[in-house]
Amino acid sequence: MQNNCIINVENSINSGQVFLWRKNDNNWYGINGQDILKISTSGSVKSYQNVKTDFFRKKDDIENIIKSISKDSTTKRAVKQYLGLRILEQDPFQCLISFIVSSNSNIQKIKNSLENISKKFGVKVKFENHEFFLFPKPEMLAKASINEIKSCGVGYRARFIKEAANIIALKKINFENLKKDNYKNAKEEICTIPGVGNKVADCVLLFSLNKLESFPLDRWMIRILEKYYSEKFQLETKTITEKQYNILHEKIVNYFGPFAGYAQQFLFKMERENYQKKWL
DNA sequence: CCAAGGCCTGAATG
DNA sequence: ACATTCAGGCCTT
Repeated sequence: MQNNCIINVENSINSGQVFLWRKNDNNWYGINGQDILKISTSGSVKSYQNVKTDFFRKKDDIENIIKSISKDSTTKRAVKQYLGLRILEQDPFQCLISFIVSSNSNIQKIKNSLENISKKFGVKVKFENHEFFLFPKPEMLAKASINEIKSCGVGYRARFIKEAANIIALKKINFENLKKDNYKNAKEEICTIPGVGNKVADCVLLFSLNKLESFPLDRWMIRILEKYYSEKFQLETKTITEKQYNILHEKIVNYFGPFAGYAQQFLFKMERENYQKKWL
């Protein structure tokens, strides 16, 4: 057991993967679908529903992964600086809605919107003397009106949320199947959901569907690539079109390997911290 | 296939 | 104060 294996809860939660988390008395509490997770200072996980989860992906051979993604001085620095940062495995439906909401937004506002959605449509429960609202089930959001959803502050994304919820509620797309499927097929399917483009799809695949080669390319990652990897991944066009996104992703996986998503997470965390961006 | 513009909202910036 | 910009994109033209 080397210190590579120690999980840094704080850094993992504060890395733009999850939004419905808060700290009470030194414990982190987070909504994960129909469950609530409590992470104590020691890092032990307690589930409200008594469900076994691998929220911190202990199944991953993290030492091997870190070795695999440490291709250059930049990744090595990020990994060293934020050792203990993990990809989290979260509830897929909540993850999907979270990143639909995230588009053209920022962490503060995403958090607010999602809290509003939970309060309005989720079930209120008590856990260890604290009050929580579970994340609404797909059926609940599917039958809600656009205006009700809009009242949560999500603006034009409201119709995306409703339609996405409907697709999941009707089981037109089944997350368990996507988990078993390969990256390319799963992505193709999830991109048919309104409000889901390349970036949102990659977030959902990486953070909830076990696809560690997905590498979400948002404004920040593009900035990072231009800053540290301009020679390796030169961009052909000004805007990232779908074709360019795919070409870039292929180059990235060729370079960082099958766990490229972890590289993305370390780089993202490092750069956001450099710019002193606020988290939860 | 690519570029440009619009879109809700509210915190940050000038 | 008040206007304008901008933020972890997506969709349509």
